[in-house]
Amino acid sequence: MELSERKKKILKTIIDDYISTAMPVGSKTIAEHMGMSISSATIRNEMNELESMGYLDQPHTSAGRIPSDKAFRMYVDSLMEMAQLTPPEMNFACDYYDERMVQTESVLRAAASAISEATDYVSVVMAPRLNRVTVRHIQLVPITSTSALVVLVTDVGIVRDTPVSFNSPITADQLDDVSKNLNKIFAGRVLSADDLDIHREIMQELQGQREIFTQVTEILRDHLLSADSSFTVGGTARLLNHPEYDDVDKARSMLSLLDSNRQISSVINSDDGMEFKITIGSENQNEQFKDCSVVTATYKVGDRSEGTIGVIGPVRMKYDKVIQVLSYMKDSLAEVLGSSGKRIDNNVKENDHEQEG
Amino acid sequence: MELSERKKKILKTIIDDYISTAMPVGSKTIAEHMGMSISSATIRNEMNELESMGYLDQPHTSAGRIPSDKAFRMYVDSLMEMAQLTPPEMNFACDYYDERMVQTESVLRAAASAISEATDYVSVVMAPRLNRVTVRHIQLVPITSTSALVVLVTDVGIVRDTPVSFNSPITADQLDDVSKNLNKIFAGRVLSADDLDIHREIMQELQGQREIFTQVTEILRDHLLSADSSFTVGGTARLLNHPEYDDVDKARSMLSLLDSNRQISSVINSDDGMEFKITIGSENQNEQFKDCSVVTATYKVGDRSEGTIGVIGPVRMKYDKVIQVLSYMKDSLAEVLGSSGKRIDNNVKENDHEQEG
DNA sequence: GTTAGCACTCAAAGCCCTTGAGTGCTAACC
DNA sequence: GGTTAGCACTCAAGGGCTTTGAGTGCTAAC
Repeated sequence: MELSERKKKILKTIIDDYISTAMPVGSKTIAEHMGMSISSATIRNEMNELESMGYLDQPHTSAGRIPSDKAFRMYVDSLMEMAQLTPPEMNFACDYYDERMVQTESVLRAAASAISEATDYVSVVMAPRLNRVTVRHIQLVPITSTSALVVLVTDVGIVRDTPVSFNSPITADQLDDVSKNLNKIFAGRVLSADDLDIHREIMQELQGQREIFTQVTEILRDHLLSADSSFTVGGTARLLNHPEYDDVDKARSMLSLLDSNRQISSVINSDDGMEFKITIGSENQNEQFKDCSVVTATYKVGDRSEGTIGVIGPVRMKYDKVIQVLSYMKDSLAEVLGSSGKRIDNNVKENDHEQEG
Repeated sequence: MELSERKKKILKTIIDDYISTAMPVGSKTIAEHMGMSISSATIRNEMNELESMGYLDQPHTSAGRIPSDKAFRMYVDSLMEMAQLTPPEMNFACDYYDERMVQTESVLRAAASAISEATDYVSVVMAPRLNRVTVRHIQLVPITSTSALVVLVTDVGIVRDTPVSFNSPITADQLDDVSKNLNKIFAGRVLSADDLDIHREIMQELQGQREIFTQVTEILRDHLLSADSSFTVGGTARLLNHPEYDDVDKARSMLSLLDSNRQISSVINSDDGMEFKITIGSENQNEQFKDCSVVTATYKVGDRSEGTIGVIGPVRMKYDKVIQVLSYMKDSLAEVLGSSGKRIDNNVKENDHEQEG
């Protein structure tokens, strides 16, 4: 059933008020906020209907009304007004990046801090999934005589380190040889599970390096198949800035929930590549987050690799602000993580030709 | 003035009780805990004297006594009994390390989690300072045509990545050459500020690579001079497990304090290489931590590189348990971070000879 | 359909009293 | 002289009671 315009306006006023005060909203307050064009008695009648329709809850008889999850759903779907961030506000992220951040992990941490700072909610930033990206460079760096660091650089500028260890000692020169061979095979190739199988045949031609090759292939496979890729959680302390967590027990259980990676990834993982995804309270599959809302956005690095950023907060969330910030941050992340990749696009192609010819 | 044995025993009983209950301790409770060998009235007399000597505080007339910072100082200095961790307890750290942790940062994060889990306090783990360690390997890995990753591996097995960017484009082959030259010069050398100046002369002989050499030298310098090295804070959520932070305002201010790296390093940085350092409440220079105690321990990686681990908690802290855990963790860290280095000691020497001959 | 008026509800806050843990003091005891 | 029992005193915490006031639903009039 469609709501009348007036009901919508009242509902929006209630939600706006509740979002900013966290207190049940009474009919008189609404009348004032709506410019006294209608009396509080009329609003009471309307609220009564809104309550029976499931949009409002009443904590107790003599309290005002609280918007239900259903009301928030309608709010974000159609009532909410979106504004753009003003230019000064858009600088919030700049303070967090510094010139040394080539490694993905530091960028992600910086992004998490920036999002938390800007929204005052807990932020989650997932690393970009290495899907259909091109390997630009692979280098094995010796750590000990039987272990090395596999440094993987993609065309979108993402750097990943992974250690490997070997059964028998290997010298630095040997590793260098292996690196060269690895580059011949993988550089310029698209990372996908199928490709790795094809290259496995090539490996068999190589004498004595098969063990290492297999291991490196496994690492690449891990990286590109890691659906539950690593993520960074920021600003957990900000939980206490919201009256929902004035109760220490609630705060404690929420904080320890946020300490558990498994719990968080169950809430964040959105396979569908929607630009924004808003999950409100009871809509969360995970029972423990039923008092929370989760807003996530998908960012792209170089048109192929995708990652997720998001915010976890109370249902009474400043959805408009959060979406603005996430919207700005996903572009910002795409730029910071992807810029290096774009800059060398030509260069990569040249290398491809050299290696393929 | 020296305390009588009985006063010491009473004081110890009070502190032990207060540590476990967080409640003011009354004379009757103490009499029970001491086996009723003396009456509560006698204990009251003794407590009265202890209070006038500054070892006890009384929140209000009709409450029990609370040990002062001075009392805790005496407690950790002479009253406290130290027990060893039982073998099952010593396994707590093992669950946190996994075989892939060659990179220092992941090890430190794991250590922070382990310490927090074992002590139920907030933990701080500082990266080992690269002081007087030997460079085992330097590798430049191309990221873009004008930037690269400097991967530094030391003889104690510590790996550090730092990005550099160049003014003019450089090919992968050129970077490989530079890496080889860097290794010729630095591999096997001790990292110290003086040495870097000496090597600067050598660099001048090298044509065309001077810019890169200068930058890498600067990075090495940064790493070895970084007194305020990076650190990891873990288990901040555990703050709320202690009644000291039942007040949300206190919890909030403490949590945001722990979010500030600058504040934490002001409390943790201990230049003196003491094995353990305990700072109790008002002994903290930083006014904001005057209600906290900080226990730090110094761990060594390969007999040269030193790092710091520590715990931040309420003054009413289980100092014995904390010291046990830190003691175990510093050995554990030394082992995990240093094992790879030891394993290849011979190998390193061989390389040295090759490169020096 | 809207509004004013009124009776009703109920959490929150203030107040008072009781309770009980704990103290200090004193006088008796060993 | 140190130790102890006894007793008066203190005061935070908690229970119960009342007041307050924000907010509602209903009804009758506009």
